[in-house]
This record gives sequence, structure tokens and C-alpha cells, in this order.
Amino acid sequence: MTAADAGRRYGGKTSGERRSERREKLLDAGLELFGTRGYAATTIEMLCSEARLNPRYFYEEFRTKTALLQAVYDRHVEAVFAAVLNTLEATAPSPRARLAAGMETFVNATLADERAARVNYFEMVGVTRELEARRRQVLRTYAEMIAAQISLLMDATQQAPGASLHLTAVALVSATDGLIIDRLTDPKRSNPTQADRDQIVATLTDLFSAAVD
Amino acid sequence: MTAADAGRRYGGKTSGERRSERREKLLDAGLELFGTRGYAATTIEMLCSEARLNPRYFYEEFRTKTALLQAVYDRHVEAVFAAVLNTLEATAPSPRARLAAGMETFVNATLADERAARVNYFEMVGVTRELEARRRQVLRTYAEMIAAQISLLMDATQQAPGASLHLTAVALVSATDGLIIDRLTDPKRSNPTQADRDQIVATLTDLFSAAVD
DNA sequence: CGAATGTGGTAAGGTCGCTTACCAGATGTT
DNA sequence: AACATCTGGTAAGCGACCTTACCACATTCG
Repeated sequence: MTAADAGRRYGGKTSGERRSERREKLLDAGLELFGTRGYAATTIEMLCSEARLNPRYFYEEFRTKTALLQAVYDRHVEAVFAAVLNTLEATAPSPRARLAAGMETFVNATLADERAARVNYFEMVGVTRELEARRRQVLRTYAEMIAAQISLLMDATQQAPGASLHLTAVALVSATDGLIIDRLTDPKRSNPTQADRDQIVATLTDLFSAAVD
Repeated sequence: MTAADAGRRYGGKTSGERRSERREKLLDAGLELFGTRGYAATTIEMLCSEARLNPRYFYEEFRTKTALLQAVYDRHVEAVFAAVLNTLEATAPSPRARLAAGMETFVNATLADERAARVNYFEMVGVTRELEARRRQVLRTYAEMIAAQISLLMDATQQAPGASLHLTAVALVSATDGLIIDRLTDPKRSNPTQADRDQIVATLTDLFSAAVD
């Protein structure tokens, strides 16, 4: 788009278009390999081979393997988050209805691609401090969303003295993640059925409601 | 103790005693390095240097670095679990009292050593399938404990149709872990104070009670 | 067509960590 | 004292992976 992206055309595409296509290929390769073999077991050569790209293009797009991991993570997180926001806007303003609808969208979108879920909940953990900070930031964002919804629902005088609204929200988000991880790691059925997801959503909406009342 | 452990004495210790001392040194070194530098950034040479042992003794005790990680994890998990069981036995049989007391012991024991907590919640994730299975097993054990307590408290007719007792228990255990992780990763105060822990316990007992009622 | 630029395949130099072996010194046994 | 066993330090062979460079071929532009 910009002047810097112009360059010479090749295969009917401008240099900027080719670059972003290669970037997409690398993101897809990262999703596939990180999500199946795992981050540590994946080498840069494997990524380039999966993406059918010369290793040099990897370094053109990403400084390190962790940079690719973060990009893969961000792409998925942003897609899920956008879907949830979209659902919230399209739902009746009743806080309970929005909670149930948002929860359902979140669980379904998160479990839609098992590879992405694995990257999200396993491969991103304990790699670098930057990635930890990013994960934490995402969790906080959801927690603040939840906290806002809760405070709409909750009678302020009802709140217990020692407990904290913020901590309760964090606990609920963790509970959500925990059920997703539980489903992901169930050895009996690694492929979560729609019934599984519905049960997760039901359990969580119950728990959220209970926390509010 | 056994005949096989006899061997020759050295430094006033039998060969079996020396072995287990070396094993303990390696476990301590693993706790220190895995818990501060991180698992991936720790080499076997570092571990041996930290333990002041010859590298060959590492391979005498552990086949791989992950074997040591699992041993470090197991040692801590068993200590915490024993402390919780101990508290439960020493507490009045009222389910609510036991819940609060057990929760307090768990949170305090888990956060007592920050290195162990980090190993538990960060370094153990996404390393190998065996370690994942071990983590999952521990989580399930706690979940079953919680489920048993809940079913004592809960009116059976009160249970919501879509929700599941087991899933609720898993969600509550995850909520607990989530608050611990949240405290561990708080950049403002990495050293959790007693007040922090009390607030976590209060928030969780509230949430657990709410889930039951 | 010829020059310039882009692409894919390959590999080579370099670093890092694993694993085992060797060696000098310390401690125990006869 | 003489020998056997144990220990710590060092390092060397080995393999894996990273990163960059080279080369032949393809595509575009003048």
C-alpha cells in the first residue's frame, strides 16, 4: 500500500503483498507445528519446510521463534476476542443473556481449532517473560470485562468483606480456562463434541451466576 | 538399608546414603534453577554445578532433565497434599470449616516457596506428555476431593440440569490455581504478603460457598 | 535480448549442550 | 604401607540447530 511496499511486481503481486503472504504462510505453519508437535520440538527449518519457504524469509519476518509464537497467539486471541465482542453487541442488553451468549461464543471459538487451543494453553506457558506478560494481559482484559458485568448484576451491599471483585473475576476467568484445558486433555475424547461444549457453558454460567448472587 | 545399598563406607556414610544425599542435592538444585532461571534455560551442567556434583552423578540418578523436573514437582506436590490432608483431619468435621481450613493450608503451602510455585505452574506446562499427564492427575485428585465435599453440602435436587458436579469441581480447582498464578505474576509485588493470601482464601471460600448454595 | 531483481535449494561455519571418558587426589580397607 | 574404591574437575567427541551465504533458475523491466 505505501510507497515503501512498491518494489517490483512478481507473480502478479507487489513486494508488500508477497511479504504478507509469506508472513501468513509462516503463521499457518506455526499454528500447525506448534499446535501438534509442540513449540520446543519445532525447529525453524521445520517451519520453513512446512511453509515451503526459504529459511531466509523467516528472519525477514520474525527475529526469533518466540516472535512467531507470539504472532500466532495474537492472531488467534484477537479473533476470539472480536467474536465475543460481536456477540455481546448483538445480544439483548440483559446482563444475564449477554453473559450466557458471550460465554458460549468464547468456548466455541476457543475450542474450534484444537491446534490453536493447544498453542494458547500449553505452548505459550513458561517460554519467555514477554510471552507471560502477554498472556497475563489477555487474562486481565477478560477479567475486567467480567468484573464490569458482575458489578452491574451484584448488589453492592451483598459483597463479602474479605473478597475482592477483581479477584473474583480473575477466578472466574481461570475457571473458564480450566474447563477448556480439562476438555483438551481428556484422553478419552480429544475431539470435544458440541455436547461437551454445551455442558461446559452450562457449568460456567451456573458458576458465574452463583458468584453474583 | 538393604543389602544392595551396603557397599563401602565413605565419609562415614554408606553408598546408599551417599546416593540419596546426591539425589537430594540434585532436587534442590533443580528447585533453585528451574524456579528462578526456568526449565528450558537450565542445562544439566548448571544443575551439577549448583549441586556441586560431577555430571556423571546426574545420570546415575536421572535419565533426563525432565525426569528431574518431575521429581522436583512430585516432591513439592506431595508435601502440599500431605499438609492439606493433615489440616483436614485436624479440623472439626463441619464441611464448611474443613473447606476454609483446607483452602488456607493449600494457598499458604503453595505460595510458601516462590520457586516451587513457579515450577508447579509454569515450568511444568507443555514440556512432555508424561508431565502433562502427571499435572492432570494432581488436578483431578484435588477436584475429586472438592467434589466429595460439595456433594456433602449440596442439596441434590438443587443441582442445575446442564451443569455437572465434576466439572464444577474442576472449575473451582482451576479458579484456585488461577488466583495463585495471578498473585505470582503480579509485577507490582512479586512477594505475596500474608494479607494477599488471606484475600485469596476469602475470595475462594466465598466462590466455593456460592457454587454450593 | 540483456540486465536487474526475486526465488528456492543446499550447505557450511559456528555455537551450544549432551554424554562419556580420563586423571589426579582423597578416603577407606587389608 | 599397599591396594581398592570413591570423588571432583576437566575435556573431548558428538549431534542438533541456528544463521548466513552461495548458486542456479525464474520473472520482470528497459
